[in-house]
Amino acid sequence: MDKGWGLTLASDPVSVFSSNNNSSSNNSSPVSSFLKIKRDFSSDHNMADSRNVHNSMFQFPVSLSAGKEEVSAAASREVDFFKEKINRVDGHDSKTTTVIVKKENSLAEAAPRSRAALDVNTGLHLLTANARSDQSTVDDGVSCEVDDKRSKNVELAQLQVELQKMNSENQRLKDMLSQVTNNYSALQMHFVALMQQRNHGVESNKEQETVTAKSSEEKKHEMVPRQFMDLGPSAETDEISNSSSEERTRSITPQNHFEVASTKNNGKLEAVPYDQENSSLRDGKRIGGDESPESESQGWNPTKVQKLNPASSANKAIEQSAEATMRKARVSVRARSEAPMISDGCQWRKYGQKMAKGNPCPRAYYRCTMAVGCPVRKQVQRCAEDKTILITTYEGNHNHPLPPAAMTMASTTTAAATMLLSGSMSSADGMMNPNLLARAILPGCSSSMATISASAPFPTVTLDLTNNTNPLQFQRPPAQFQVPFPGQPQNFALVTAPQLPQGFGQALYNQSKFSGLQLSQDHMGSSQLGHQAQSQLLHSGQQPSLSHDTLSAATAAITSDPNFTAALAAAISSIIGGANANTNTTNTNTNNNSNSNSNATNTSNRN
DNA sequence: CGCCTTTGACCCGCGC
DNA sequence: GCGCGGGTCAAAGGCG
Repeated sequence: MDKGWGLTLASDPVSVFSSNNNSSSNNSSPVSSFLKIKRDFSSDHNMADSRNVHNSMFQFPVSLSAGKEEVSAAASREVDFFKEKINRVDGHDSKTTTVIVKKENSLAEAAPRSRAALDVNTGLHLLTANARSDQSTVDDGVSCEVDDKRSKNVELAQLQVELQKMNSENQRLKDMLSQVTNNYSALQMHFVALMQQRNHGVESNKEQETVTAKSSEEKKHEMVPRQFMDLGPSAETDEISNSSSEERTRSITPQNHFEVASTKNNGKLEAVPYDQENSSLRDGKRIGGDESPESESQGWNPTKVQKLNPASSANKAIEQSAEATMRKARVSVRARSEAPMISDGCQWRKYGQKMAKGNPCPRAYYRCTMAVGCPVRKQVQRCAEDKTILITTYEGNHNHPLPPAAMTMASTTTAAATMLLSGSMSSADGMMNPNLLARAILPGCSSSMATISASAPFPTVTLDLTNNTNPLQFQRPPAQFQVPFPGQPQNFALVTAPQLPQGFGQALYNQSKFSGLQLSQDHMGSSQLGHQAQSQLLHSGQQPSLSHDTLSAATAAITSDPNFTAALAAAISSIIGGANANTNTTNTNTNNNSNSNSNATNTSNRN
């Protein structure tokens, strides 16, 4: 308590105040608590101090007044001192003493009489910086003492006023915070709506045959935003129920209802044109045939369950489908690194290595092991053209809390994937409109930072971090769109702005921590471990667990720095450099480095 | 002992 | 249908 009063103000001033307010009257309560704390904390010291002072200063009186008064007033030593002082000065008897005590009580005003009041006064007296000087003035006489007490009372009043001010200030801040949050949500939705509009015309004809054009349009309306923001299940569930119900209302035979709904769900969940759905279904088919759903410790193969139990555990299937979608979207980071693997703050377990065609360097497959069911995987491979370039491709979203160092990277990939999916989803041929995204997201950011590959089997966002240090650009396969890397500015900014400096700086020293930005999802993961329904959060403004300050700070950062992406990339590349150096010297970050080193060298081609 | 890497085998989709 | 390539599994072994 006593410690917290000053410190907790920053952490949770509102709660402190509010709790106090609730407990009693608004004004008095905080003050009283304050006084209480001070009293408790200081009473002993102060009293001891005062005693000491008095003892030292009034040795003579003490020795003289060794009478009964001193003994009778033993309950309150402070009183004794005053009495003695006064007696000594005035030379009166015990009656005078009592009168003086009453006077003190009156000065103390509301404070309970006798000891409490005295304690309060004494405490304040000694707590103030001037206490000692005050004490010294006591020597001069009673009048000084009284003045001091009056001033203390004034201080009390001032404290109360200040507390009131702080309360109101906190309230204002809270309001501002909520405003910022609302604005953020509105912006996000606006962006989604823009994308929707943009792609409606193209997409409408791609709708399923069983659904009318109109319904498909509406469906798209639903889908796009969700896709954009949603990676998780629960929201998906809601959506599905909604859409299915909608379908029912719309001239579709009952039999088709389920069919339509399910197909729609699939399509919706997959949400990515060009075969996101198909590919995931492929996976599901394959794995589903091999394994039982429960046996899936990895839990990242989404469609397996769906395939096996299409009707049952719809939510689960949906979740996993959504996961599949996200997983299919990839974020590739190209960075110059001598290290076998960039350290991104996560723990990875290597589960495979293969020789990829057209590249003498083996491709290593890693799985996130920070949580049991974490679906995130990554592939690490050196660039065939320039082996100093390390290509790390991320898939999926973490479903667990991440260390700060890992958050940046995770959020980067998530943001990019989300952006990618939303873009893919919204275009008929799977190609998002880069211009739209660019404009919508980060106007003015460098176009060479990121590329979006729509030609790849999986939609891939490539962050080329080799540009900073090397003008040579080893671009990805052809048919790429050069796009300013959007990565959902909100997400980016949200975490990035506040975290970037620390995260990146830390990374440089911690060697690893190729940080990225944290999507709400990750945050949420932190708040709710293993919770799959990240989408909900993403959905609703995305930062449920994200602190509002972070949000506002991020917003500020975004608005102030249109080239945020460029800065981010620069930071990342620098981190990678640092990480490389570090990893070369020390393999702190997980297994990976040394292992992958050996892998890279050893590897020969297994296939 | 538990975790991790290694690595051969396997599955799957796709193209021919 | 077959081969290829990408991706994953899982037993075996290593390491701290």
